[in-house]
Amino acid sequence: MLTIGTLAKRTGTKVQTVRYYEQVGLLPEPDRTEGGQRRYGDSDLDRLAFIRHARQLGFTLEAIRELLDLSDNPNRSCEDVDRIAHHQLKEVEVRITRLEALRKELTRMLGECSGDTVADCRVLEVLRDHAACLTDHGQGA
Amino acid sequence: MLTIGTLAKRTGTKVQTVRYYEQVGLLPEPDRTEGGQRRYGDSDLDRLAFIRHARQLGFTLEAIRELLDLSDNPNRSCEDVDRIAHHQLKEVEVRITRLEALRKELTRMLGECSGDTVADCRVLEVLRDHAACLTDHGQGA
DNA sequence: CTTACAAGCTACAGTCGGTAGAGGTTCAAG
DNA sequence: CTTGAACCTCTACCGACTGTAGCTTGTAAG
Repeated sequence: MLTIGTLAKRTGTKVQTVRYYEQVGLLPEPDRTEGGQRRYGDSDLDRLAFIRHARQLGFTLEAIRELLDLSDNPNRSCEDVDRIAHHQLKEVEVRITRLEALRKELTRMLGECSGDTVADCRVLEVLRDHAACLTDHGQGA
Repeated sequence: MLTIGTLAKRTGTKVQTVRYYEQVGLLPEPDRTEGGQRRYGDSDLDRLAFIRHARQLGFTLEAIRELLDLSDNPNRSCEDVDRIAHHQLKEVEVRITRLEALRKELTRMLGECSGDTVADCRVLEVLRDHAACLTDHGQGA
């Protein structure tokens, strides 16, 4: 039987986060000691490791909830798993594209800075005037 | 004199967001009509455009606050502006690196999926077992 | 057996950057 | 004068945690 602290340490999670996952229903309510402290088994460890790994890959908790559901039904087709992972991949690719546009614009801005006073700072100028900006960047970051 | 709606439309901002920027001190408190409605001038338009543009480039509101401060003191050296922009560039680059690792891992995971049942789904397997994962991905997304 | 103290507990507030809604008021056109 | 779109304030909510306050429990040493 593991304490919450041990579980957290083994999965690289904070204790509060473990409790948070329980609160939002990603982890089942564990057994408790007489005094009310949580005690976990190996299945909890596996489940939490799964969650953490999926989080590191950028899946939302909602997606992880779905993946865990699917994982609990081994007979179903893995189509849904594929769909979720593909969706995640697409999201990642969109974000990369967007960030690369930002990198380009920031680099250009910085490259053109004379290093003089704020009055003729190229960076501020670009920020002030969108027309001076080459990138057609959309919304969000 | 512009209404908040007009200001919002011209800068591609939501009305609530304009009020939010005022609340957090990024926009000054504007004049009001007798009835209490906000009325803006061109300087507000410029300032809001600056904010929106910087947001599109991924700057935090805190960084934007600093940039606006610097922008108001044209005699200062633009070193600080440079520093902020460089910091932002670095952040963007870190995020790109990270997302590219994720893309790689997700692609690999998906490429290896047999398309069969959940029981032997490669995607879930990778999520279950970090050792099956090539990428040394850190934390966050 | 007692004491000390790390680690656990609950409950709630805060983070970031907005967004949404309720319920009421004002402005401008017809 | 009436209509109705746009405005107002206030409050709560999103995701995914993180931090704090104030208290209780578990365990190891003396």
